[in-house]
Amino acid sequence: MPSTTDVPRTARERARAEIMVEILRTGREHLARDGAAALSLRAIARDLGMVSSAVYRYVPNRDALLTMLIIDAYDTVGAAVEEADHACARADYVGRFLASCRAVRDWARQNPHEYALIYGSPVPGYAAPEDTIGPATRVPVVLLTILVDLTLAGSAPEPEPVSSEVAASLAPMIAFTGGAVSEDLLLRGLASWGTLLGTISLELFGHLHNVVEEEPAQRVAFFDHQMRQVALGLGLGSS
Amino acid sequence: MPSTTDVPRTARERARAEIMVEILRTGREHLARDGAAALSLRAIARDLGMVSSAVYRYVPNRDALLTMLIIDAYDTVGAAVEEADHACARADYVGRFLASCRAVRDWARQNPHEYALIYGSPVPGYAAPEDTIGPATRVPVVLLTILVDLTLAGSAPEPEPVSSEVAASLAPMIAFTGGAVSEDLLLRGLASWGTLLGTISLELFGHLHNVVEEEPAQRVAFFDHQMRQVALGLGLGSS
DNA sequence: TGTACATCAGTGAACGCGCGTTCACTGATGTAC
DNA sequence: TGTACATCAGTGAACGCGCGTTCACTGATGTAC
Repeated sequence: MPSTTDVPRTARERARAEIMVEILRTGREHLARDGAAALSLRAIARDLGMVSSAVYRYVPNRDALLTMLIIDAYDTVGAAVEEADHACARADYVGRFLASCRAVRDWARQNPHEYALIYGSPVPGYAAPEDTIGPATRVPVVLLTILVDLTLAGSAPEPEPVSSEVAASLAPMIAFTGGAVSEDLLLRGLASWGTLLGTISLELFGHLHNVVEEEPAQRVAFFDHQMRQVALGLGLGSS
Repeated sequence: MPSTTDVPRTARERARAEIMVEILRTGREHLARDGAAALSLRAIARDLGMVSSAVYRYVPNRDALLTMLIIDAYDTVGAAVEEADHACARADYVGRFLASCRAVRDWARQNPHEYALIYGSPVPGYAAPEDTIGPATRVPVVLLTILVDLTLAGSAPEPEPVSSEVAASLAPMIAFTGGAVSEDLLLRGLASWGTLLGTISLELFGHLHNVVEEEPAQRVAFFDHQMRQVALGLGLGSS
């Protein structure tokens, strides 16, 4: 009777799975060191002590590896944010929002090239396939869920009216939320999402030089203040 | 008596200036078509019908060309935003802010690679020299000036108190403004700056797919709404 | 349990590409007398 | 105004690099009888 562990059965399959993991790990290292543009299958093969053509037994081509790394990056931030959110009391909307924002920023500072890969300039000549969509939504879904919970609890502020033209532009998002959140709050949520990524990008891409002190603790204080203001502006709580 | 036009004197100098302009123009074209990573002196030489080594008579190396293009990009948005701002009545703070935001977005949509070059992921292995700082500040200075004007006119909302820790983190910026704007308003201004760039980046880098309708007019309506909300949140005006 | 065949990971050589940068040179343009 | 020399834009060849990808091959692992 064969082993009951279903995933890696034969020695070959086990070896294959392990090397696949190593290729991804090495790819991630190169990404972190040199950025997406410098990612090369040959360099990875070299690091792994294989001949360059051997990598093609595992990865069909360079773009496919990039896709895997993009998915990996989305999944890593996604998991970090989900964890941060789940560590808070459900009704502590401000706390959940702040914890989520901090999780994104912490991950971004620890993995600047991964952040740049998914939230920075698109890699020229690369078109993201469908598979990236799911992982890409994990972070926004956490933030959106806070708004849904707030609304379901009856704690959402009275929505401001929104012109029909602007409301119409939100059609894809409303199809997704099924009307659980007011248009006004969705718009504010999107603005917050922009402010979060904008603020992190400004910091990470060097646009806060000579604007906000470089010292990490001061950067944290600044970021926290900004995100708390956003949370209050969203009506997630007071003070 | 020689010509009174001082800039290009001899035939050599005139030719040199013209070719310099052509190199920059071609560089800009390549940037727009293929992005910064693909920018190559050889390709530019080819387009200009010169041999690749000839470009080195005009540009010391690839990085120097990139610097020139970065400065050019900053100057182009900067000029567009300054013009948009100047077309508004000085006391129409909301109008000035909205016109500036729209100018950034319009420029970004027309020059996505240039936008990515200056506000997206840093080019790996490239360190921006001092010369880029001045041009880089043109857009933020326009926005900041709106806040200064608002304050000088006595129309700024009563500033909320800011913790001393957060206030301290703003030291470099306060050194720049000389206290003309309250710390609270500076912080809100920075958040707006983040929201502006974040919202544009989300749109340009594809993160509004399946979120906001793709149709240009709806994207404009969405963007305008978001920026108007930001303007009102800044206390630039009402309704 | 042992043998015959099928699968497939990894090799090594090769193709063809483009890049940045250097260097000795030529010939036209500019300048000083 | 004319000549002698200096400047400098552009040439063409070369160096050395790294890349993605293909292909025929070998030898080990897995499978069916």
